[in-house]
Amino acid sequence: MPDETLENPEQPRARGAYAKGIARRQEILDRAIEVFAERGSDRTSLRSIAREVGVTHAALTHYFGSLEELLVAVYEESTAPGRQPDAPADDATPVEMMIESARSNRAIPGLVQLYSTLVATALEEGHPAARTFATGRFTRLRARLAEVVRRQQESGRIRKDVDPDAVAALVVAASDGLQTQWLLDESAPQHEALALLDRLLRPAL
Amino acid sequence: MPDETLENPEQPRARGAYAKGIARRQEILDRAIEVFAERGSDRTSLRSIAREVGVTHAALTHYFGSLEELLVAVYEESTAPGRQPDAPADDATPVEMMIESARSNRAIPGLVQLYSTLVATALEEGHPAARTFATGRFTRLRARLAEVVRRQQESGRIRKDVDPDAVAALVVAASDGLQTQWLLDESAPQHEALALLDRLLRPAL
DNA sequence: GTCTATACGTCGATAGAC
DNA sequence: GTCTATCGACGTATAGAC
Repeated sequence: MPDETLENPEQPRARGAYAKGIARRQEILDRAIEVFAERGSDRTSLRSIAREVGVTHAALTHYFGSLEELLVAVYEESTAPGRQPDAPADDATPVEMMIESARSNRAIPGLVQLYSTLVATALEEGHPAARTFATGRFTRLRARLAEVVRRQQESGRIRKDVDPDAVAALVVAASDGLQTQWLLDESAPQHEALALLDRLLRPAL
Repeated sequence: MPDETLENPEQPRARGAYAKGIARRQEILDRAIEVFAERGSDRTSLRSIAREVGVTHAALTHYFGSLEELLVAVYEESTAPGRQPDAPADDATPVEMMIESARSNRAIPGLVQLYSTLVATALEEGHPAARTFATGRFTRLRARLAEVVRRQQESGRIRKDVDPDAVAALVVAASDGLQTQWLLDESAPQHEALALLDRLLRPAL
């Protein structure tokens, strides 16, 4: 859900008085994404982002409501389909999909850091924007992966004696957790562990 | 490393002028743990913690140096051996150990929240206390679990064709990630996914 | 050594001018 | 639609009372 205030991107709502505002919002978002990708979530205050973008911090709250909503918007926009460099192959296993994702994430540590911050914030009370983002992402990701698991159990690429929902949750958890370990210590066997999980999920010989 | 300023707990350094300060520090820590366990990491400011404990916020920095170091001390003290309700069985598999840990964590969501915050903070630059805590915890935990894996591969409880270090990283990652998913959404199959991982790691029939 | 009082700069949010 | 001004709260630092 890149932007829930735009109800339907099909009918271009950007017209008249709205056009400039929406364009400006997008402009700010694009600039903020660059800042985050290169510098991570240090200097993450409304004021320092505003400084980089070239507006006052009050302008940011005008467009985004709060810092938290700005952060969510930055993350979602930067991972929106179309901005991702390469779509995963259609026959990739769930773990292979996450391996590819981990590989491309290494180029943009700042966004992974932002993701981690958002999830941690979502666990606290009184942060509805972050919570909505995090629960929505996990729910959708698990559902999508579980569907892939079911399909690949049919085609024999994944063993049939495992619960697709449990596999989906496990793969997401392993992927996130290993990403964290690797960011803290590059000697953590991120790829080896993911490859291991992939192998364990394939049918026994 | 609960307190690196105390070089050796064997020779009781708490004497004379030090005794009161150490006792007071412990008192503050104990009270802070209660606050976190019940209320989570909301109200986490130096000032609000000080209010609960009954001192000024400057007293906290006197004992702990900074907010970050206080948070680390709270988490480490609250998970110190002896404060844990029950030691894991000696013959438990790594995943079973994490299952037991997850079970007991459900009683103290605030501390899990604190852990998550600390790890997220550690990923940012310029937070040495959190980074030291997080890297230390992951390194030690992985080493400990890898050792268990090796032992249990010998005794036939874990399949021999997996790399102990990769297994350790995978189990830690899955455990952390599933904990997060469950905190955000209790319908996430935390236990099922851990049980699945446990089964996958056992020798094929 | 223990702890309070106080001050500094920054923060997110908001009100109101233009 | 964007600014300036202002608010209360924050983490940190320091001086000095005891």
